[in-house]
Amino acid sequence: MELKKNPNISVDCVVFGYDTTTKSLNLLLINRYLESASGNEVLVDDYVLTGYHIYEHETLDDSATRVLKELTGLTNTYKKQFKAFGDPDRLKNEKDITWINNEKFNFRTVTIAYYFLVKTEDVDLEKTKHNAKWFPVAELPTLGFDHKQIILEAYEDLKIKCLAEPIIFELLPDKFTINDVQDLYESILDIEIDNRNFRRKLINKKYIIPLDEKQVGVSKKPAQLYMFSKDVYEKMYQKNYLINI
Amino acid sequence: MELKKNPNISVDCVVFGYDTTTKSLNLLLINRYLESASGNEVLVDDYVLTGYHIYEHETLDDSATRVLKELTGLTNTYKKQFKAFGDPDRLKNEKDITWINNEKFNFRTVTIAYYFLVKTEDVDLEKTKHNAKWFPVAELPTLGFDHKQIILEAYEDLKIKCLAEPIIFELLPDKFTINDVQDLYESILDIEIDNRNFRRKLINKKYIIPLDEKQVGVSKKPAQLYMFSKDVYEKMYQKNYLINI
DNA sequence: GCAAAAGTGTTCTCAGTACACCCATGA
DNA sequence: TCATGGGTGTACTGAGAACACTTTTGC
Repeated sequence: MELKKNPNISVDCVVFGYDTTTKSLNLLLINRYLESASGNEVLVDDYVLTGYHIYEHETLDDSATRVLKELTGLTNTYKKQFKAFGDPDRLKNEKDITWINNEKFNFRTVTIAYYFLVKTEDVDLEKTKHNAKWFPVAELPTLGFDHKQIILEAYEDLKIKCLAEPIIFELLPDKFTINDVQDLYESILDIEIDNRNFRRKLINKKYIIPLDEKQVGVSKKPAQLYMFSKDVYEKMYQKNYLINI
Repeated sequence: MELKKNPNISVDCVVFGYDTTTKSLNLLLINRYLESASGNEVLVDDYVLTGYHIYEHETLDDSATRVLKELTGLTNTYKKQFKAFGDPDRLKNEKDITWINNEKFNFRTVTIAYYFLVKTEDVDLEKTKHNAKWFPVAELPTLGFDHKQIILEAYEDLKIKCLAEPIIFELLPDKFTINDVQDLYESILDIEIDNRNFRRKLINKKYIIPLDEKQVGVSKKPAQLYMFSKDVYEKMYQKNYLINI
């Protein structure tokens, strides 16, 4: 198989995860670190999205899937191509130039940006290369290239999307409590939700299925666990033409 | 100004227009026509979206704007980048290959697809090159490349978008009737809407402003004309966090 | 006066919203 | 027994949906 990479086109992956313990929506970022030849000066030390050039034989989706797999080992995750970024000056900050000269990339690179929703528990940071770390979306480190903008646009898209499609469950463990879902919506949207109304609304959905299980190992009343059934959701889904302008 | 074009990256423009007379949502397509060297055989005769390679110094948005302007002369239109298409085989039908060999394009081209909403009345087809024509979205001609797929995805995006944002007015003349708006929604969404409910709903919006004018030159009761105020809309707009899954 | 489309009101139903207390459990 | 978070019910309000006839105009 030929692995000729296209110097002008890349994919970048915004990887969202959710930590149910800290109730924090996080992003998986990798460290961009470069020392001077002498080794006594740090030229670049910041964070970027994981990404890479596409190969000539690959579809864009396959490229993104490959890049995510190389970082996390995961393959069956929610993935959305949300925007292409192609400003001719998008990689031209001082540190970017230093970095690119070292890596021998091309300055004019259009990147097709994807975001992924993963279950934090599925990612083993010990196994990831590039010193990858989770950062709360509200407390991002210094970011290289135009990745701050890419992240913000991914986040905006996610906010809109999670209101209209049940993608939120991609970020939760298979078994979750109603309050987990509420906490996650509150984290993503940065809003407060009335627990009684939210609970009633969610429990009434046929695709939110109560399990014969409760939380274990909590030092309080253990909560009822639920699962999300994609099958049921898709069977009962019907288009809604409500004009809301 | 350097005009070096990037052989791997293009933009394609899905141009939507609406004909209030025939109540038809249309697409502006250009003819792709090629005869054999001898001139006695038509090698390619079908339709495609307008599009072109990006120039090295250009942003993606600027490329799309340029391409639209070259076809229609229009510059201030609603524009949305909605998806990148990059399947390695996307330009490899028999006719595409004939065409590309003639035009000396690159087979592996990733295209950044945009859609535009224009007022049909603003486009003078006599002035357009490439034999451009309007086609109802429901009756598209044979399309080259992967442009059928691009169009379908643009249309899907438009359907969703027009429910949530007042972009529909980009397709209507500055002065329109309530029934024009209803007809347009019905065309785009392929649904029927109750006129009384729709009318009440729309008239109650503060940004739908009744004019001191009625239709002229119609052989029936002339309808009240309205305009859309983007200013008022933006002032009163507030985010709605209704979770609708 | 007639054809054609514009314009108008009421009732019902359902979902969203606001709001405060008791309950079950583990420590 | 107490601290902690889980879980529950009711009344109000507003928007969507269903539904059929009268009015205005140009010809």
